[in-house]
Amino acid sequence: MTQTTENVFEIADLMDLFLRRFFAGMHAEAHAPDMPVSPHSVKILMRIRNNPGLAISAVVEATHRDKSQITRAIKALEAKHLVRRAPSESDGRVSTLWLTVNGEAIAARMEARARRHLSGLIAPLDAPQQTQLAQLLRTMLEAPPEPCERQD
Amino acid sequence: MTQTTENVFEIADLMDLFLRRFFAGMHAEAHAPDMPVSPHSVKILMRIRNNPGLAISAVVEATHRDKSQITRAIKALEAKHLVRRAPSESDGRVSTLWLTVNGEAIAARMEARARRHLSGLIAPLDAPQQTQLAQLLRTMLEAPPEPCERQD
DNA sequence: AATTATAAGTGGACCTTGTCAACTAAAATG
DNA sequence: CATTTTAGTTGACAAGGTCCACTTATAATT
Repeated sequence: MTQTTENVFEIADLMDLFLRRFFAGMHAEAHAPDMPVSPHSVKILMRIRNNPGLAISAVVEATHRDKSQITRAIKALEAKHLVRRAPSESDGRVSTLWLTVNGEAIAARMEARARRHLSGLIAPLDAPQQTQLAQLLRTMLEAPPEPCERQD
Repeated sequence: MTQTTENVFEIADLMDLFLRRFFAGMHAEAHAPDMPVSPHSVKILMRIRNNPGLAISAVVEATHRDKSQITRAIKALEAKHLVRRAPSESDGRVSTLWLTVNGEAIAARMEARARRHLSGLIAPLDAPQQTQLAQLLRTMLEAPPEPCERQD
């Protein structure tokens, strides 16, 4: 009974370890001579890559970071000519975000590296286990509203 | 086949979200008037609580943080009279770490709060799912050397 | 025993990430 | 049209993290 509550701390620790390893790997990559982008910014870059024309507020929501943090991160990416912003036509308040050609190149390279790192970390699990893990996390974190399809 | 590699990013994002929610909760707690301890330091405090007489290097290893970071965190805890250090008898280089009476009280209170937060986060999973999640994370992260007891 | 290497811990400098609050301008609301 | 929300920006600062040079004590060489 109390067993399960013990798990709770272990789970948090293990997740911390996972992200820490991943981050360390990406940190090393980010210091490669051709990679002037912090790990944090890479995530933003990749998010824009997958959803061109994204608004800043959408990035805020997706990353669960503070508005100001995203503003500044994007400002930095813009300064490095990786991201370009254009005013939205439908709403004068929002800026839409787009990758520059250079940004595309960097994002693609970083995604490949991130994928490689993550694949390495997750490797000890076989494919069904990976799916199961993803499913459990999804259930846990997107839970309340979701009916959540069966996972037999 | 390529499906599984898609999971990888989602898994990282979900873990990030989990820790972020947990951290935010603890951050709020830590700013309660009676709680002068940052979330990061709480973890150290609790670790000492569970292993009195711990060496700093052990904390470093357990938390996967930089030496200097731990040194400073402990210095801060010491300044708040929550942690006390004593020189090791067997090794003149190491300091052993102990909670003060006050530190015990704070640690106990924070553990209760952390447990409450985590329980809330993990609640969407039933007990077997929680165990399964812990098991998967353990397998993934403690993998290579471990024979890893069966999980039927 | 003297020398060298290694491990524990400290401190400085600096960067990134995170938090909070005040602010502007453009919708949306009534 | 006045008011309230929403998107985004900025300043100031705290917390977390990295790197490196350093001291001291132990362990390992010879």
